[in-house]
Amino acid sequence: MTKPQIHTMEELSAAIGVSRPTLSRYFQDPAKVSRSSVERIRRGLEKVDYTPNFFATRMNRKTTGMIGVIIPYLNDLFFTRLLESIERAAMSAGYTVITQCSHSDPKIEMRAAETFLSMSVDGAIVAPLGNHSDLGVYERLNARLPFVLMDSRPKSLTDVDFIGTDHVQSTGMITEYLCRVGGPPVFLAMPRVNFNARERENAYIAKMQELGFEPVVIGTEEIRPDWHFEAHGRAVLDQHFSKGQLIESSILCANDRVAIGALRAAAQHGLEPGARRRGGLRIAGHDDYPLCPFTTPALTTIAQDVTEIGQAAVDRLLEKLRAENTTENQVIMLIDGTLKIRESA
Amino acid sequence: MTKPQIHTMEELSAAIGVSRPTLSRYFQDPAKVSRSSVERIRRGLEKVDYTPNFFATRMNRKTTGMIGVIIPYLNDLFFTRLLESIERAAMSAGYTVITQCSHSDPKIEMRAAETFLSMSVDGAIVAPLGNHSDLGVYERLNARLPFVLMDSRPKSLTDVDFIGTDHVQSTGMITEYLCRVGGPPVFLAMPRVNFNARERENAYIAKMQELGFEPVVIGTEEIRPDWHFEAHGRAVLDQHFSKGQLIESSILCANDRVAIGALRAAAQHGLEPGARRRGGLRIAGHDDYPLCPFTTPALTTIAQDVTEIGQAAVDRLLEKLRAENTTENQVIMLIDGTLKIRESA
DNA sequence: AAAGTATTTTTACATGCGTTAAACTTAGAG
DNA sequence: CTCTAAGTTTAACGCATGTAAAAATACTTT
Repeated sequence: MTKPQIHTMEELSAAIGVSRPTLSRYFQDPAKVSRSSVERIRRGLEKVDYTPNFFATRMNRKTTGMIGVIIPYLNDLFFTRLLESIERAAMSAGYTVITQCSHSDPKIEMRAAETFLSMSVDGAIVAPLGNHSDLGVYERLNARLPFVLMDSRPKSLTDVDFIGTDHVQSTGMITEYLCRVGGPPVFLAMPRVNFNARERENAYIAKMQELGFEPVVIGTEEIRPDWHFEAHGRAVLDQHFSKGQLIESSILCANDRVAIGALRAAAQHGLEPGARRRGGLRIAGHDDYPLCPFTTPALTTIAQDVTEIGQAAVDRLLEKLRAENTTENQVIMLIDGTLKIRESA
Repeated sequence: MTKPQIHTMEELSAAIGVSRPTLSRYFQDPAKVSRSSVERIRRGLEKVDYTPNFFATRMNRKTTGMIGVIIPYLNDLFFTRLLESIERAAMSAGYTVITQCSHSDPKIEMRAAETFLSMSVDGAIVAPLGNHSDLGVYERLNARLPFVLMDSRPKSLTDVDFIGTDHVQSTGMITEYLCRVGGPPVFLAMPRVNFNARERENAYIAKMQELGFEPVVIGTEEIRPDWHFEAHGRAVLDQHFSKGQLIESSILCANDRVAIGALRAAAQHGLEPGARRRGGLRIAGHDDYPLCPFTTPALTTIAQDVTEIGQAAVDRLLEKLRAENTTENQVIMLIDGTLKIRESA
């Protein structure tokens, strides 16, 4: 199993008796080389240990076959599912995905963007940080690469493509559902780590007004924008429940992780949120976090179509990537959420 | 804000009046250039838009400043936490992490390894797939790079460094705890997606025998080795509970995600697992999944020191990386778990 | 001001492969 | 058996930077 190691194409050329340009063409696309040469090269490669140098190949091609992806936070199954979907879509299109996580730090996000530029990735997909991040990063990427934003949208960028869930539709739909089956819901906000936080909040308010109810938003005092969503949800509701407030309300949480914290607070106060009892406590979330079917009670929520979002982002990127220099208009694709009625509301 | 774009160092050299070799030295380490030149270059860079070409720089240096990391599965907060810990450790040591996910597919894992080799990363850290994967991949990486395995250990590799939790200690400790506070536990196995599955199972059996109890392992019939742990835990216990079995047992789950499914099955059967009642149902897990404090009841478990494992893996890698060609012995670092007593057991 | 040292510039070669043009083989058609 | 087209080899240049040696310059020190 100790095949001789070969480091350059030149050596390989000497070792198997095929010229270097032919090898070069072979590695780019075996179809560009005659049947007999392909056989000969293939047999030769079995006898030695050689892989083309990644940098040298990439440096000279016009296309690198890589697309860069930045996500803001790793420890959240929503983003990992999104990432998985992107990786699968990109892989099946023959691209290599380079992932960077900005760890909720604008400086890291910026550095990741620079890395992508210096690696001349063929395109980039970014799930942006929230208000903190400098929008210039996205504009810069957008100006220099095929570029798509995803998941969370800075509305002020009128030139950048976006793929994500239609929060007006999704949040509106579950708000309406809650109004119909129980009382008009209170909205438990999430820490404002990205643009979605506000967007969902506003979608809730708009729908409530449309239905003629008074919107009530809680959980916004703590402006500490960290990703400990469960702890946030639990803390906010614990405070209310301790004062005997909200114990018979419908509570719409800005996302499922907040809702999981909310369920916990309820349990600690001996409350049993549920869809069945008329007028009792109801808790609902947003996203369809993979754990929703396993909470007690199982969490009613709105599913974001993660697979579709990832696939659509890659599709759109590839489209831009192939249509060189075509001055196109901004594409904004908003994907509907799906109501998942379980037990909690 | 539309600075002129400059693509090569040569151009940059002309633009700001400093020779190319000096610029080259500057970009590698500003300290290698005189104070005055640094100032001059810095001012020049503010006026233009230039980033050194990633490939060209990497191609000629002996060191690329990159380390490759492969994890088997993305949608699991254990791995994302591990990854985060590695990224932080590597970043603070000045390295760039390139992450690849093998998506439980040995072929993808192998391709990722080849990518790392062709990119001449300075070192690689891999959390391996289970029995399915070809151990040759790890041997190959180990032979050609500073290399460390992590999380799950193929014992047959006697030449590869490993960092992970000491499952004999961790599983033993919680087994002992369960025996002490309740009845001797039954072990609810996890799908055998990696070597840890068996290792924990064996550690449980050994400890039970040591304590003079009869080990009982359930959940091994379904050999479908997928990552739907919660569904697995729920299905297995649902079967037992339906027959009235195990409803007053202590159940040690192979990991927290299985335990979350177990809690769900219990709730569906109207059972309330808990530490308080003598002789009642108890459920415990392993890993300290971030959601453990938020389940109902909060899950008693063993915490793996994820931060420490990631840091240690990077430390060990850097150590090997700096000590060139030193023929060293295999290093195996097993880190203790910590008992987290909550409500469920 | 002269001598000595620290930096920088010049010059030239190296990295591993993409790419092109011209010369050369080979196989199939007539 | 000659002609032709397809494919291959040879030869040479390019990519954007690293790196090393020698020459030139700037800065200190006495």
